[in-house]
Amino acid sequence: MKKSSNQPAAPTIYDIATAAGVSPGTASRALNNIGYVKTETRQRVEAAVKDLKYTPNRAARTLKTKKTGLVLLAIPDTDNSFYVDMIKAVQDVCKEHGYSMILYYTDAIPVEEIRALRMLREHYADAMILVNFSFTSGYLKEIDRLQAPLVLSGICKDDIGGRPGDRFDYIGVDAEKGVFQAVRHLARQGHVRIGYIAGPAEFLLFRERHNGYLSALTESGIPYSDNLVIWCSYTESCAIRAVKSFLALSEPPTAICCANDIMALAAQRYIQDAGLRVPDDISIVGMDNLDVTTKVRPMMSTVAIAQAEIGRAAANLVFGRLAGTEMRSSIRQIFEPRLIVRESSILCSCCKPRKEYWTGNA
Amino acid sequence: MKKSSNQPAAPTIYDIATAAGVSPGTASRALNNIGYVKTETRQRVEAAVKDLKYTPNRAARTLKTKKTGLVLLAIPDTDNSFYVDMIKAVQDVCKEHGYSMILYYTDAIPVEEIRALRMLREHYADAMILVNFSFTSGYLKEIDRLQAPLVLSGICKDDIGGRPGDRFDYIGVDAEKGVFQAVRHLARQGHVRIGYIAGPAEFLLFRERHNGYLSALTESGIPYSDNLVIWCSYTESCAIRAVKSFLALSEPPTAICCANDIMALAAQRYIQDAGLRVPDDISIVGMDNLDVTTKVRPMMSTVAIAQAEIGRAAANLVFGRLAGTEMRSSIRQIFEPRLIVRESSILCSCCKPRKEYWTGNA
DNA sequence: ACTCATTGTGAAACCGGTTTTATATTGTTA
DNA sequence: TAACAATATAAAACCGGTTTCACAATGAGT
Repeated sequence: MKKSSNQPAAPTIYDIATAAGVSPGTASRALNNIGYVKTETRQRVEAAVKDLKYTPNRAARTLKTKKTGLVLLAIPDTDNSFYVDMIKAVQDVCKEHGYSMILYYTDAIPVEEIRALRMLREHYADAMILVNFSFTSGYLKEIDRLQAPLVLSGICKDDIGGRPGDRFDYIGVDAEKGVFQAVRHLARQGHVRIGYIAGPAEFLLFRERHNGYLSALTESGIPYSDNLVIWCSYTESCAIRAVKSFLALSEPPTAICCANDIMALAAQRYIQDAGLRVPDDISIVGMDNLDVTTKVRPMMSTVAIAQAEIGRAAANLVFGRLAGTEMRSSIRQIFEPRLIVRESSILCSCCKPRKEYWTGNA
Repeated sequence: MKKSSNQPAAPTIYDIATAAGVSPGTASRALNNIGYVKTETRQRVEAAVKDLKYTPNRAARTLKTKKTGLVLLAIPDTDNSFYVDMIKAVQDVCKEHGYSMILYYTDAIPVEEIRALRMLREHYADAMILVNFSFTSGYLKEIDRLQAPLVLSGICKDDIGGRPGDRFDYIGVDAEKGVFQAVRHLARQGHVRIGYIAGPAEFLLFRERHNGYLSALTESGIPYSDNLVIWCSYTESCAIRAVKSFLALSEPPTAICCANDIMALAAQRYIQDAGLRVPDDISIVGMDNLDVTTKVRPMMSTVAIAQAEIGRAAANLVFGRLAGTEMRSSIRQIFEPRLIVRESSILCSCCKPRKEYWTGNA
């Protein structure tokens, strides 16, 4: 702690000006290297700053310049490590530009996301990156009255709310294609009964991923089977339940694709603890390429989505908007997901991927 | 994105006042429910707000009230999931108080930590929680000129910089006792040759943890052996190197304690991939109770440090200071670490802990 | 009807910077 | 040396709120 009571008030630029024998305006110019200031005057001001331990008041500066030096990053949650790379990337770019970052967890609740948008309107920050799972029409009303750059990330379909692409920038990933790659990979391994643990249908993200499952089946000529798809939450426990119901089928799937790694890892553990082998009895592929996927045995096949790149791209775009150097009307950048085949989905041992355990990378 | 050019300027409270036919002062009082305002007047003002889509300007309010509504949380890094619980806890408490949170990664670099302290001095935020591994004397100079509440967390020994406890609040964990518990546990399992992978000696945190190893040996009557302690970085690769050198000994250790879970997990994988069994051939205990520790087989024994509680306590203390309700001169709160014995360190199979795989808890 | 407390509002000061404007000083050129 | 540009600074306006102060209107009590 630090007592905030009966301390001498922090020095202002007026104190500096008095101490240096100049006017506040001159002191300001001296400190910001703007306009004409005699070298000797500047030195007197700098000496006064050092002497009085002066630091400028952000609010006062912001009030006049209308720049907060803050970027607001709103993300769904932190329960999994899914977002840390993105957070780090955004923070890094912010630092490069001398900016700081406000982090706001929305818990994937629309009300919270709108609250975050309102923070932007109240000039808490100069710009905002909003990562969302869903996309409610309530956004658009809020977005339309924004005065500051906004970059959306996560999920945003073109057809929601009437060409939202015209209203904001979007940097994200092709959710459908990720699952498509994973399921096609399983089909190419010869699997025909491929289970899919789909996650919660209320989030657009998971509906998109489910579409990937469907289109991979179609492409592979595998007929759709209703009891091989299980909608649920996105947690471990519901993955377990899903696997149980798969195993209870007269013809259980020989491969399972999960809509995220958390569920895939839980499924793999449950299958192993039940005495079955992965991938020999059941192959598994996850989604998101969490760090953990290289730390289990067998190492989990999964789909990488370039969180760090997305974060960097979003942040760079934000600063492009702020600087006015990015003139294009609205930018839409979709990163490709990348299938990473590891051990949990390779049947033929002769073609197993090289073990690169210790790099943590595949 | 959102065009910030040629938009109508955001309405100010003057616009509201004009629209409602009152003075700005009255409008302000109406909006903040302060002083006397006729109900009918208030309604007119509220109507004007709605009509003009007014949101107050933070900087202007801050300038006068000297409250930013922001708390600054500075943490070392995000490479591991170690801090997410704490971040979440701090954010939650902030929200309860209508505050937002600035997150600043220091990368455990003193220069960055001091930069964060300076942000506080520039009134970026009303208060700050600083989590650190080390503790440099440079802090104290910076801390002494702070005008705002500061709560330290992480590591802070009494004997650094002359009674720092007088100058700020500290909420943390007993680093030494965590390793002490872990190593004593191993000793009680009958192990005599207990290896210790110590992490980087330049961080006070790891020196403290090393002390725990020493005192556990002493308590257990086990003589210290120089080649059973390896100082290194805190990464996977250096854990591997350490294990290799252990296995190359004429008498390798029968148990290994690691200064963090990242290293413990890497050690366990390496030992398993080398064809040895955990815990049968070598027992392992980690440190920090990362989520992952329940997701590997055998489940990793480790020591939990109550990140969420620490975060909550630190945040609550911050708000106690801000509200002036916390009057004690400087608070020092040390949470006890808690040993969690799982499968990686239990030799006798009859006394294995109940399998609680799916709760993720032990 | 008069006094006094309560209620309600506007005018103006203030927070601490930045920026504009006006003016003074210095230096350069014809 | 006069004219003019470049340099240097002070004074004042401004950003958009909150808060203080003064004063008016209303209501209660005697």
